[in-house]
Amino acid sequence: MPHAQVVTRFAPSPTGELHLGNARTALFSWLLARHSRGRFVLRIEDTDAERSRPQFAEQLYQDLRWLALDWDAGPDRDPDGVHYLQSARGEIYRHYFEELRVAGKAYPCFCSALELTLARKAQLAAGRPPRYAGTCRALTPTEIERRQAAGSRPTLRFRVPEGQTVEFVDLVHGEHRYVTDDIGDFIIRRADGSPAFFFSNAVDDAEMGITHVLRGEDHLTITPRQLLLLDALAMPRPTYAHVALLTGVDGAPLSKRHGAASVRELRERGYLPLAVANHLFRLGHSSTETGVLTLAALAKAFDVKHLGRAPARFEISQLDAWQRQVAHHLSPEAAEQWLVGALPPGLSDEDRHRFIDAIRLNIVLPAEAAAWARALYGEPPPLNDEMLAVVHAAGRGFFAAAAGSVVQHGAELRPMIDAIRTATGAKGAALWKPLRLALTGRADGPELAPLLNVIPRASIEERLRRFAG
RNA sequence: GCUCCCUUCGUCUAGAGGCCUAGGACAUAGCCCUCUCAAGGCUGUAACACGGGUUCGAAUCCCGUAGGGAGCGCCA
Repeated sequence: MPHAQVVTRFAPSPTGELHLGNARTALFSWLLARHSRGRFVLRIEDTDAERSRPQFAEQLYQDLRWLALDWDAGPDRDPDGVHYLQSARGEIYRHYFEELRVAGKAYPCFCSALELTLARKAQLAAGRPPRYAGTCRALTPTEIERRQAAGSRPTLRFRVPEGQTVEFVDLVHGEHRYVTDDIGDFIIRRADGSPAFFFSNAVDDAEMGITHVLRGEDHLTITPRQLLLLDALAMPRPTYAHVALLTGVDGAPLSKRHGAASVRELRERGYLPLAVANHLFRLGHSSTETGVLTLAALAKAFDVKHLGRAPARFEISQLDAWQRQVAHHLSPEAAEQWLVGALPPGLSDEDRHRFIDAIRLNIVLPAEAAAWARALYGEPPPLNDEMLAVVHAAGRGFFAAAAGSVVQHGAELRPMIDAIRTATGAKGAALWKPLRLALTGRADGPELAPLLNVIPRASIEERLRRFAG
């Protein structure tokens, strides 16, 4: 008998931007599916009408496509006629609500949100776990009817069985056992009729044939609830792998205040998707593979067994290391596409190529290319006192000779060096440093020869002559 | 408060009782190359949270302590 196909999913809610932590979960799920030649499903959990926005879903698609994580089924492609937007799956949920209600495994609860909040506070204050007290657990049919007739809109609560244990094996954390007495009856349908997360999330995983659920560790302790629900409905349990959370440099869970925490932000700053994928691949996941790997190679190397249990820290400097490698191996065409937005308008094709060739190995992000463009194409760059000291020490004859060489031989480095040597006898750092400073305003940077092909001829002369007179 | 999870170099991690005087990658330092920087090559610095136990032997097993995190929502 052939092995059942692996089916994984990414199930974000469209209530904000795709976060790096979620992006990593999506990547891992995608890698697992591709590693096993299985299916990857995208499901949008938009049951919270208040906070869900279609534009967030659109941006989610965009971010995933940018990362090159393609899905075999999702809201925009439903090969089986299945709805992958939870807001379109009401019929399915109604069916299972009814099944639970008829079986007595769920019951209507008329407690108001206010009452519940108060009860929770009181329990917490008394040093007890904030669990549902079971107020509506044993309402008689007559009572239920009476309240409904009075216009009360009940929620539906799942009746958690007493005195049982729930066991499951997590692919990352191993065996787990929880006692049901620690779990209060929880809401599976809101008063407005919409399904609550515990319910729709678990039911959909089962309905969609998801075999492996990779999700954040924050879901670990709610897993028993979902298992209870699936068991009550006699639905299949997926295998869970709870991935440790991503934190910022301060060790706190990654959030907006850490900066560059969203995929959009990284994209806009010019990070390359392959660099992001390679870095994410190594956060909380180990591999013997080193160096930049293609997505296909990442999929091949991915192994759930190599997911770590401890939270991982997101450090931008580590991302930068991957970015540097990926960026430096870009083809000339890809490099141009990467940097085009950072270049000044109106450059000829030839100028653009020369510029990119000259600086690309010296930069990590497009913003640095923009800085180089300003330095090379703009006004002669100002020098600070330290730089001026070096330039003045070289002497006026130094720059007169250099400028003269430009007039005679054009923007060629060799003759310029020879002319300076002949005129001043300068060599080594005393030769190169003043020249570089005068021409670029910086002490570091690419080879001078290619830079001379980038800076406009008249500007070269101007940059040199200002120290010759 | 209760339940659960986590803790190895700066960072990501390898490590499932002897192979560990703890390995790798990135970062970092030095050297080589070199007009600078980058790239490349070589070399180095650097970690088992703490305390008890079990054992001939513990990073690895057990107990506790400390620190961090999650959950207990008509949010997902």
